[in-house]
Amino acid sequence: MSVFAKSKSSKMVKEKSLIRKKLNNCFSKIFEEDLLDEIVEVGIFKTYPKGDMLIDIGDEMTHIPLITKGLVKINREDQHEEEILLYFLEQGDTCAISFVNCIHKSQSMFRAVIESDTECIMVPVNKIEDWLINFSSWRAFIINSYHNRLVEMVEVIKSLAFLKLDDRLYNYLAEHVKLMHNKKLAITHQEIAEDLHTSRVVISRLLKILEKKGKIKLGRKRLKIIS
DNA sequence: ACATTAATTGTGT
DNA sequence: ACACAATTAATGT
Repeated sequence: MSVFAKSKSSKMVKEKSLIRKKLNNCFSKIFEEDLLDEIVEVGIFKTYPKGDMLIDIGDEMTHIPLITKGLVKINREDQHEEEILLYFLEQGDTCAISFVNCIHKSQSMFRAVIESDTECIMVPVNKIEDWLINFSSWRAFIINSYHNRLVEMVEVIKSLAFLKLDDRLYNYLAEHVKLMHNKKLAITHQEIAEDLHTSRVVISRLLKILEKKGKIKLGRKRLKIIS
């Protein structure tokens, strides 16, 4: 081991052991040992600050992210350049839809924006298919991921089709509390309005009503959910 | 510390 | 939906 270890730069070794650590944290229960080794071998560790665009519509995919920390918002643009919120990715997730894009070498249909500071391990596309064939845990992970995304999108459709805006707003807030693991949200009325496809004024009014009912507490650029 | 400006939120029509 | 008022945060002097 000593001969090979010395031939690598210490920076490289550090990066690999960092990836190993992050993997053990989030994915060790999911992947078998051999696969973990391969991910450490080819993976690149990356961090992104809030607001960064990870993938834009039309981008060609070169890597798949395995999220180890943070929150990524996935949305799709409609004909009138308005965005529709589809779902969020968090720790232990991956961008499932991007697999199809990778395998078909096609462009992304979706946009991925960093919602809160995010860490991930980037895996090059060319490995994806190999692993599908060679590792059952990888196959299960991908299929599971697809399933979860589908379930989440059905929820979005249900809420769009059947719920009034005030209920959608409350669901949105509850969802955020869960994802952020925090009852205090740092978000503006404008941002909520964009995610829910309405105007800021409407959101302000509904939030005010929720506050009067004692369900939330309003502040500038932040709000606290009480129940 | 104060004034100026920009951003965010509140409300009436 | 629009216009505008009020409030708060950010920045410069």
